[in-house]
Amino acid sequence: MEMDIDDTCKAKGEEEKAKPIVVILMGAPGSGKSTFCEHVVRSSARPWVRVCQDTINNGKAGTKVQCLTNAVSALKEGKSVFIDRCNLEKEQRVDFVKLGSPQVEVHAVVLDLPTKLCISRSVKRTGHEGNLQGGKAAAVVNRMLQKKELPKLSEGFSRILFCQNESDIHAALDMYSGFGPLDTLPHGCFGQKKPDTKVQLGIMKFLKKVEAPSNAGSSASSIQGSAASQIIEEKNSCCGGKETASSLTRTAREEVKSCQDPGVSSISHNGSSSDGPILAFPSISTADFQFDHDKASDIIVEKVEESMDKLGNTKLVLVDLTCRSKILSLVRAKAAQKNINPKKFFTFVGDITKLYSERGLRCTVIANAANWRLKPGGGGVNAAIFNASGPDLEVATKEQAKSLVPGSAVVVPLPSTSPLSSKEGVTHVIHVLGPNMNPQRPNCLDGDYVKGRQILQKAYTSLFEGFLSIVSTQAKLSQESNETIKLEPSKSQGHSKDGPRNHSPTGDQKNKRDGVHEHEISKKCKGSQNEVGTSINSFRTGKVNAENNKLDVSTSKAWGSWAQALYHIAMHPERHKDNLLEILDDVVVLDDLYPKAQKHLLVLTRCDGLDCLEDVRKEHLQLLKTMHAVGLKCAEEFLDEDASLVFRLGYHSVPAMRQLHLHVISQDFNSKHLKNKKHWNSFTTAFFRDSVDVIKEISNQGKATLKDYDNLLSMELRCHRCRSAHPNIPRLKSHTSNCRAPFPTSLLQNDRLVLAPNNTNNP
DNA sequence: GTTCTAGAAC
DNA sequence: GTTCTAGAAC
Repeated sequence: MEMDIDDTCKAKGEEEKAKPIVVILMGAPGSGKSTFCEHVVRSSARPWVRVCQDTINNGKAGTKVQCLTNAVSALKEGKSVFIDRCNLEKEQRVDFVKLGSPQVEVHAVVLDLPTKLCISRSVKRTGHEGNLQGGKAAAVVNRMLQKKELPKLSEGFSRILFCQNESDIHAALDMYSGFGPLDTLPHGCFGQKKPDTKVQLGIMKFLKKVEAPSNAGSSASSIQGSAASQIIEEKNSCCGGKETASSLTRTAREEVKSCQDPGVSSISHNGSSSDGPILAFPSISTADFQFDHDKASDIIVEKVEESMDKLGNTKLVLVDLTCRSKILSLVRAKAAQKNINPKKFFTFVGDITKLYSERGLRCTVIANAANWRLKPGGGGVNAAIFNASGPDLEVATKEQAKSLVPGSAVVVPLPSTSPLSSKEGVTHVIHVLGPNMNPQRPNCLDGDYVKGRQILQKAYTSLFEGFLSIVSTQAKLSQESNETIKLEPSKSQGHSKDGPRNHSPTGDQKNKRDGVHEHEISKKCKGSQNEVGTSINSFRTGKVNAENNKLDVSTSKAWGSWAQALYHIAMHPERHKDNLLEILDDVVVLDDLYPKAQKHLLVLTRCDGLDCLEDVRKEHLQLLKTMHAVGLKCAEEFLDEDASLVFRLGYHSVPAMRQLHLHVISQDFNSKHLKNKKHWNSFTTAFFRDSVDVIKEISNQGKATLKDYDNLLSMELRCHRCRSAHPNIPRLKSHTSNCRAPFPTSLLQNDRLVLAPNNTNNP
């Protein structure tokens, strides 16, 4: 197949004539225009002429007309032209833009470096062609830059590349140096970090201009929207598709050229499928989670095939960073075997966070191979996506869910303030958690591929359903909005019942709930007569049903491997006999491994499936009473030894360790293991639920109230006795070691505190 | 849950 | 410069 590409490229290349281009450089004196041209002219395979107004008159400064004349004659000879003058104002460049024609594209390369840098370079340089150097340069540069007007595509450029730092310039140099005579580059604005001008999306225009391959046997020359796809048209070219500072080495770019996916579809030229939303997704679990690539590729293809009928005008794209990617080639081969429509599903090489800006592929939805905590960090795709999104994604994610169980996905609408939204056009990120085969990571399946396969299948199902629900919700919003305008009813299109948010494959109820919300959103949008854009935007803030999803997810909390220790003890107490104080029928008692006070025990239930307070129901009432009784007995034994101690028995609202456990803890908090705010607040705020209260609640309401644990744990540090505030843990501890104030009255009621009979605190 | 550590606070 | 916190990694 790969041979096909090269053959096709060659054939196409031989047929085509080289097209000269005009590159209008823009930049203040000292921005490096001349250096840029000289470098490219020296190292490019394409014939170039540099038209420099400073030297055009036999080495002396000439006129604009001379520049234009020289440029025209160079173009006639088939040479490409650099216009090397400042061109900072629109007026100054308009005549040069007119050099363009259907045969001659006009590019802009903007060397938009900091003013200070340009000034200092101009002042320091010697031997400048135009003699703009030394003291006078500073004033000139400053004045020129005040009039700067950044170029827009509407002036007539087919592409504009902004360079705002040295690394941008290097990338641009690389690109134009390797830009062979037969190559073309995608149209549009690239590399602008502080958009003064609106980025114009020239990509669709570009895509539609690409001719369908004359060789019906291969679609290699029509790879969708990829700069690389165009560049492979010439076999010997080594130009990459990178637009800005690149992490891709030249070797990598050559690989893009040589192994780009033949199964990749082009945007349809009849227009039928060219405008649908695209989901870009990484291969789930095959990187850090070490899932077998062959098995994973089977699942991807199987799940994609299942989704085919539902895709409508949307597309799925499997993305990986390198074309050496084993998973991409496996999936390509298997998708081809199964005759999966390459217009609906294809593989793509690129950075999933820069698909539009660097590869010209606009994907409104991207999937993230998330961790169970839904936190940034780690490596790979997760780190890249969170980095590229700025803090917005983290905040938006928190609104949707706190964690994920393997096999599920959560849809997060991306705020438009996120760079990933503004630069790449991404409207949603779908976090997906796949199965883990890496013993170094949580929830390792220890090679159990029966489970692993099921989980990965669920993960892709959740992902694709999530994507389709976004699409159908947006379609619905748009449709309803139109209805409002037209004031005419229309029939339901029968879209997915699934809501747009959380897509646990087992969550039928969730889906129903989300469906309701979807309806509500639509109603809102009718009522307020919003425009489509506004409606989608309010939907994108994701606040509408965030609450539902928090509930959904917290019920299925995933536990890290480190959080399983108590569970293992409870399931096999006999294996841990040496560390246990007592083994009873329903509970075991043990010392907390890191006691946060002089005396700190745990009473642990042996009941499987009872992980935390949230799981406790009425049927566990007797168990709770047993746990309390056992804890109380232990506390009383301690009090016999030391009557000055005071105990409290209770549960953490949300424990860090799995398996319901009752803390029996003395109230001195005199321990080297009590180190941080979280430790302190987990025992001294409402986060700590007194056993007596829990028993009452279960008995009366059937479940325990869970306090707003995140806020409670980050509250200021206050003495648990006198409630005075302290700036840090050491100061707090030195206070509490001496504080003898009576305990707050709330604690003295209802037997929340366990004291020796003769303790003066005893009411 | 702890450990480690970058960087904030002092 | 030292102390302390908070977040990531495990």
